[in-house]
Amino acid sequence: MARRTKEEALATRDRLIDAAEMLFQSQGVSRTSLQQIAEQAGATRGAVYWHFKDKADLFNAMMKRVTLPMENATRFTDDPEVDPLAVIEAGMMVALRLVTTDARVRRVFEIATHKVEYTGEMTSVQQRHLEARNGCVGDFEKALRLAARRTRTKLAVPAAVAAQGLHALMSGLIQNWLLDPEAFALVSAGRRLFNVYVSGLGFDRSGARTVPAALESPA
Amino acid sequence: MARRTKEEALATRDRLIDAAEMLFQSQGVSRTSLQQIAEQAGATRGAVYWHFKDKADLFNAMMKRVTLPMENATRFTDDPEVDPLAVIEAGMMVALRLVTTDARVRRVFEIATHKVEYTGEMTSVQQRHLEARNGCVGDFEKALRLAARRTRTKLAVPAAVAAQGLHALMSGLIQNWLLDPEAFALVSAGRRLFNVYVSGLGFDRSGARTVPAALESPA
DNA sequence: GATTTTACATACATTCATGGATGTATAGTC
DNA sequence: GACTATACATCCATGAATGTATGTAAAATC
Repeated sequence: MARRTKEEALATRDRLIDAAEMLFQSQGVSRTSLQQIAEQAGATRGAVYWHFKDKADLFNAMMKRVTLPMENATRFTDDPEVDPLAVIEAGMMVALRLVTTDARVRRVFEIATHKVEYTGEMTSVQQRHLEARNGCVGDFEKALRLAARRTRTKLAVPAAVAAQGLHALMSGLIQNWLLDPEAFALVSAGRRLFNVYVSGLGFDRSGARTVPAALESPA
Repeated sequence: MARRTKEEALATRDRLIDAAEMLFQSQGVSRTSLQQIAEQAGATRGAVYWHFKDKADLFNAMMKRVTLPMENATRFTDDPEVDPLAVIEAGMMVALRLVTTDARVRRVFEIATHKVEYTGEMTSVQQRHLEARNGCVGDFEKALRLAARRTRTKLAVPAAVAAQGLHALMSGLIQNWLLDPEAFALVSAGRRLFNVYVSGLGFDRSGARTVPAALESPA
């Protein structure tokens, strides 16, 4: 077989991940063989083993391809100029919109939640997910505390609990939506429920922008 | 091999499900063989194939053993005497407490959320889960509507959306807690966040009982 | 332009899970 | 007490996935 140029090699690597995504989604991770992935990508298992150590390594590469940009887009910045709640809300809306809009993001989310077993070599993935979650919850907690101090409102529950609840609400929404995307509009429901939750915490959200659902972009 | 009496047969059936639970939790469903399950239960694959059609059938039996009692305990009753929100809250607390208390429930929940791939024969399980969720969300919606009418409060968001949010909040809490049970106390956080959410919807929760966390039973 | 490294393809050995067939002793049934 | 269905255990054939080892031709490197 003719040796490929570096760009070509990167292209086949991407094709392999693409193929894995498709097959993982439709058959589950454990039931798709590296053989199938290679075939779907127009290659052989040799290519797979060249680019990746094993199936878990390939899975990790697939995850990173979507989670890295995702996490960057939702980083919390401690800017004294802006409303911390607005920052949190904006980050969430970005995430929700990405899930509904970007087919790849949706696919990988679905795989990560319903098409893989977190055991053995995959526990490291779960570990990274947990760390990402903790970072997220930590950001929430900081933002809530900051917002409470600035607006002189007393939180209805401890900030740590409130942060856990906010994360539970949003991750639960995403998961439920993935289970049945027809059941409700993720982005608009997410925005409205964020406001419901935050006002339940004690914040005055009368100043928050409320866009009629009909005027928002779909989903 | 000596034929067993009917009670003995049911006992081995239970032992097989017990063994499956343990192995599914530690190794994941796809990576545990029926051989391993049989060994762990002190039997052979013959026993497994006698009691169950295949691994998916065994999995279903395992699920039913905990979900059936669970769903019965959290049914919504449309009693004109009592506060519908209190009924919903009570059902949730039962569920949360079961998850933290009953090792079997916790194990099966963990398996169902992180140790199985919903594909092929397992899609039926996911289907039943979705139906259960829809029933639950429907109950929430009815309860919220009823409570709103009785207390003459206007919901901050449509009842359907509010119901989705409530379910997302609670299922998200359970999932996050399973991921890291040390992170927070599930039951007390659940109760407090329920009140936060419901008051965010517009209900006046000043009358709701608020128990100091220190006085509650652990977790 | 000779050499080395890369980017795969191919071939092979091994492991293991599944399903079905068959055996068998005993609990129920009459 | 004969008969039958039950509750398994054992055996066997098959297939499939994995990892490794090796082959190879062209791209990189000098």
